[in-house]
Amino acid sequence: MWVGTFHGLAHRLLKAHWRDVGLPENFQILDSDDQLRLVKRVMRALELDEQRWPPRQAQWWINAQKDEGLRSAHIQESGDGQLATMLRVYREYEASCDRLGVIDFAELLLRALELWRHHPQVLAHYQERFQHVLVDEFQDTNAVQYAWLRLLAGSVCRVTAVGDDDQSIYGWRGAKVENILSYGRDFEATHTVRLEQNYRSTSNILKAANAVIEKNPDRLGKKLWTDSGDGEMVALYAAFNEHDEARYIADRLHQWVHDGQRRDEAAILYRSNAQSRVLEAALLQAEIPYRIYGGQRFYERLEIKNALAYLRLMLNVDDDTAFERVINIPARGIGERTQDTIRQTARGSNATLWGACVELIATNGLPGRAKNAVAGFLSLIEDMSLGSDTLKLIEQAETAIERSGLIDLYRREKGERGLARVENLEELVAACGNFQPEHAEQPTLPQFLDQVALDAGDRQADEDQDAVQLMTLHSAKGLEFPLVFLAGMEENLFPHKMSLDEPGRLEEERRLAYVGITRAMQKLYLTFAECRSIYGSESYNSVSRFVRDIPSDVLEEVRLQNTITRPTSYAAGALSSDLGDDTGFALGQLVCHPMYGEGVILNFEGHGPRARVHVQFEEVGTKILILDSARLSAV
DNA sequence: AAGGCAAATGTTTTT
DNA sequence: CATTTGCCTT
Repeated sequence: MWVGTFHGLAHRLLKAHWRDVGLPENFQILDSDDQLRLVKRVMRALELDEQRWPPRQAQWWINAQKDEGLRSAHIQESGDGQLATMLRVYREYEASCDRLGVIDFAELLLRALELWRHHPQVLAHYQERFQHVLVDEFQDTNAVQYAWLRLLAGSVCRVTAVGDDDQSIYGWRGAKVENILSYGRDFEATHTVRLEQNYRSTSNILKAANAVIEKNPDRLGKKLWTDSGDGEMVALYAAFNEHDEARYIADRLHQWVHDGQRRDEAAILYRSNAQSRVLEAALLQAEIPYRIYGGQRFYERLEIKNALAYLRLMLNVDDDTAFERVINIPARGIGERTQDTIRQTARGSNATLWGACVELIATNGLPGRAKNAVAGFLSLIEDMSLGSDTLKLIEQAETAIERSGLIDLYRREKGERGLARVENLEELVAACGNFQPEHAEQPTLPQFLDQVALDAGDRQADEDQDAVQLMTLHSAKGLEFPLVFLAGMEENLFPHKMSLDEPGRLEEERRLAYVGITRAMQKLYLTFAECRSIYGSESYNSVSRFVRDIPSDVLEEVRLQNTITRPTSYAAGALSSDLGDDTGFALGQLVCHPMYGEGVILNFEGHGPRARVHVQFEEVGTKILILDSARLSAV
């Protein structure tokens, strides 16, 4: 069997048929970071103003076209100036990629599609080879993947597609839910099996999920049910700020472990990666082991990419992407000016950057100092690669980070950061030591580099340790956990404010909420923070609309002491529930806050300095504050 | 060309 | 806030 992502399989195909699709044998994959660099360079060459034409936007646009299967040649140039400019960039970018022998993620799929379109005999081979195809998460396939699949299926091979339109959360990168509908039309003799009985979650959790997703129009329509019983209520915790939220989650996890449950059966899910920092800090403090998926991936880290660039240069000095990346890292006196000269020479002589350097040295095309520096770099690379092909992979990696001066550079970098980078480099060496491809005797550098390119997966060292799982909602799709926390259930964060203006985006956020809720098997906690720091300044958000959509008979609001109260109403009864015994304040007292001004104390929760106090302010309405951090004073 | 400092800028989600 | 950019001096 071939098992893998569309990208992974495409890569495998292109490796086997590089000749047919016009790629060099050792083509390199551009990750989005490399891609952005290249787009930037292309745009500079076109002398486009970076302010007026943000390179990120161009990158985005190009990828969007490729996801639709459109090359620059396919796109009609209209009078639109915006489009015309993007198209120019696209053309130049395509040319640069071809020249460099590199392909980006979208190109991987597009080339694989073209391989089959233009080479019927290759297609026939694979149609014969694969009698059955199973596609999971079918709602996340894009136009190119769908076309590719149709070709593969032909009229012989049987395709089973498994998908859920309510879990389509990758529209922003070109995924087409419509593929689910097209499937019945485009493939031979299909029939549909609807799976509505859910064997994962309790009835209460499903009710919550159904209530949230029901608000979406244009669904294919389904309603999950289970016969496994109501289970526990969905819990909602209103935190004062993100630290309070994290502390609460850590607290519940502590209890969970105390009750004899496994940590790796619990997950904390969030909308954006930035939220993980605070959660990590709280878990660290509570001494709860955790593991983060996603975020900055190991092989995408600056220091790792630099080390890999040296390795690639040792293999092939004409690798321009790698060359450009590390020619002046660590700093060796080859600045912007000199690099420009090298690039221009390369362009003029139709040579690689390495070739241009050789030429410039021979023709004295550089000022003395620059010439020495460049010559120094060339001989460094030559020395490093000399005889390195007889070394073991791990020794090659050691050479790359030691002799290049990379490791010393990061050793000198002060603070936690430098330390982490050195550790990462050491981890890279270790990874080389452990690398063992499927049926290879002796692992080689090219194999390692290939594996790294796509499978940028970050296996953290202690994989077997029992640890709480942290990840974004996107990475959680397809997984399940007995205990789930959805953190940051706030307007502007989830649904994210970026998704509010464009049509259709809110629906996608809603599906994301549906995905999140349905990850939970037994117990689901929703948490939100009334106040959260974003970019260093505080912002106040109301509870997410998705929470408000959950019917109150499956939702209970939980408080610090784990007491259950009805959603915030400050009736007379509530006022007498707690006396501000040791807080130094009393109910109804007039107080002053440095930011909110004067207000009246309405309620207390908890005791001592960690107590939460509800204050009705004259200016800004009711706020819930933690006593020891709120700096309240009596008036 | 390098390194230091101040100012500006940005963050959704991923192969 | 944290990182990147721009501007300055050496």
